[in-house]
Amino acid sequence: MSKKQLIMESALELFAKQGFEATSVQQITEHAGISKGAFYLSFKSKDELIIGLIDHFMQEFISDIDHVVKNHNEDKNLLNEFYKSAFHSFQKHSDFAKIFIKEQSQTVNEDLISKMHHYDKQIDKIILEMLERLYGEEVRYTKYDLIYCTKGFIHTYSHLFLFFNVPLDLNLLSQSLAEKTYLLARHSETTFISEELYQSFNEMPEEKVTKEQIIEIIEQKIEEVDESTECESLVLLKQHIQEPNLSPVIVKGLLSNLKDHPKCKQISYLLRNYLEL
Amino acid sequence: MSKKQLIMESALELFAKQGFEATSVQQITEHAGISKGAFYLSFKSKDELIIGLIDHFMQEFISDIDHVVKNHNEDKNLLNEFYKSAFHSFQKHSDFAKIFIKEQSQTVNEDLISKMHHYDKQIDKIILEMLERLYGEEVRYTKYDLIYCTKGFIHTYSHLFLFFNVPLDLNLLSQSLAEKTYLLARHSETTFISEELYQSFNEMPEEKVTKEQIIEIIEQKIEEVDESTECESLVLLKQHIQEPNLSPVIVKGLLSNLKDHPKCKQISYLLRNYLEL
DNA sequence: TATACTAATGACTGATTGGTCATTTGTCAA
DNA sequence: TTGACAAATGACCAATCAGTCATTAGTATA
Repeated sequence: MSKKQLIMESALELFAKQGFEATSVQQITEHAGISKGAFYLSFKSKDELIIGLIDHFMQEFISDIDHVVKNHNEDKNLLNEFYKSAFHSFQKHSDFAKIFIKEQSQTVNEDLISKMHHYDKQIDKIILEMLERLYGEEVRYTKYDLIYCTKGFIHTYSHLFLFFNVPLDLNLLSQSLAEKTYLLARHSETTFISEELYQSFNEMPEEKVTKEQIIEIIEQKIEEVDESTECESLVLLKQHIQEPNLSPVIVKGLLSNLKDHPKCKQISYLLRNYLEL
Repeated sequence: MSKKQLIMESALELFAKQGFEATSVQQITEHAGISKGAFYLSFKSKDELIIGLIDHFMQEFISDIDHVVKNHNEDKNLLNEFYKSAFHSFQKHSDFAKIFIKEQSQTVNEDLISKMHHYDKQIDKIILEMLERLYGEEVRYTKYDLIYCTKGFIHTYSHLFLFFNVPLDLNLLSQSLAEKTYLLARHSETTFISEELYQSFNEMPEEKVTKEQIIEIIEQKIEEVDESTECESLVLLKQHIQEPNLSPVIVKGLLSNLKDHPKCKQISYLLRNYLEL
């Protein structure tokens, strides 16, 4: 085994047990039986290591489930096989699965967040393809909700064997979830995640709106809006963007003024992201 | 506001943004505008702080949803109101919700894990009560699965407004999830989480099996089992428990010998927990 | 054996960590 | 004004962190 692989395996185990932040490079090298210097011959930094781990396993995971969806011909069993493949991967690489689930939501490193996002989007795409193939027009309005339900199922049930390590019958589990997914696809009628809403989630991260763009949109809205409260709030916020001069609580209040006005919802959302509130 | 509250609010914000491990006491005190010493007048340690936060908010969250379930009389709307209450709490205390979701799976502190477990069990109890009241005998065999589906829904959809902070219509979301839960309760027929399985998850943490108990059970199994592979594996494992002398990979192999034998499944599971594999 | 090269080491750096404690500051009543 | 007490400080501690680099060990060619 290459030194790089050795380090990755040791790190995987420790990250799964203690978390990324709580694991030191020292611990990893001790566990791998190498010196600290040797670590930095294989990885430029601790961050590069976790990114390497995530790339390695996510690519495998995604190509696995993609293969199942693309190559399985019997529609009748596709859902079942999909879940089986997903859980099988999670069980096989349970240490990685733990890291993935834990580090998914909140992580300091900026690159990691967008990386996670990227892979999450790919998973969505595969699930979407599967749902469209199986149910077509029938799930036209509910398919985005079904994506989230499917991911929710996988997440919650993964906990069982990842964090309790009880031996489970993954075939039965997959069958049970396939039935649930089928039921929702066939009978669910309420749409919560519309196509527009779904797009708005998934376009956001790349946007990285600049100050100039924000100001331009604000000026545009000021022209559009008639109500004095909303208009004055926009003027003050524009000044604050150009040269920060308002306390957080005031900014928050001004944003509250906007959040319910139909024409200002979007700018309120953009500002909140831009100002990281 | 008391100093203790001030610290808790500052910490909440920073923990949500960076995570518990990645946030230092220094950062918290700077953010709160107090000295480092003052922090330790209110909290014995950083760990005590996070436990305090979790207790504070979880007690509120649980009593909120419990109140909804116990006091809402129109069964027709109960599911809807339940989800509304849960999401409302998550939105109101979004910083805490982020911490809860993130720190739920993996955390170093031993007390925190059992605390999280304890609250998770309480949530399960409330959901179970609701499901039994609404569907009674109809969900006799599927109710434990429904608990996990419900929690999965809440988890996945929470992500949307917690980590993308897109403004969402929580009423519509609750309605949509109520419909899904209803569909699953009415039509789902496959049971994955049986009552026995569910109990086995929730009894485990308190057990804390001792070395003596483990050895007793092993000796018992050795008598019971006829096959030489299983028997010899048990003998070696027993010696290893009494005085560790085998490498991890060998122990793993021995456990593999046991895991498929019907009479050895339980001991294999106990040993894996005891040895923290 | 001598030379040239890479692989690997671990002592080291400067920064930061959670936590302590002698000292200072602020606030009372006398 | 004094003295007593609590509240608050921040310099300080040992431990640990991520990361560096002069040095050594190991290996292959000549």
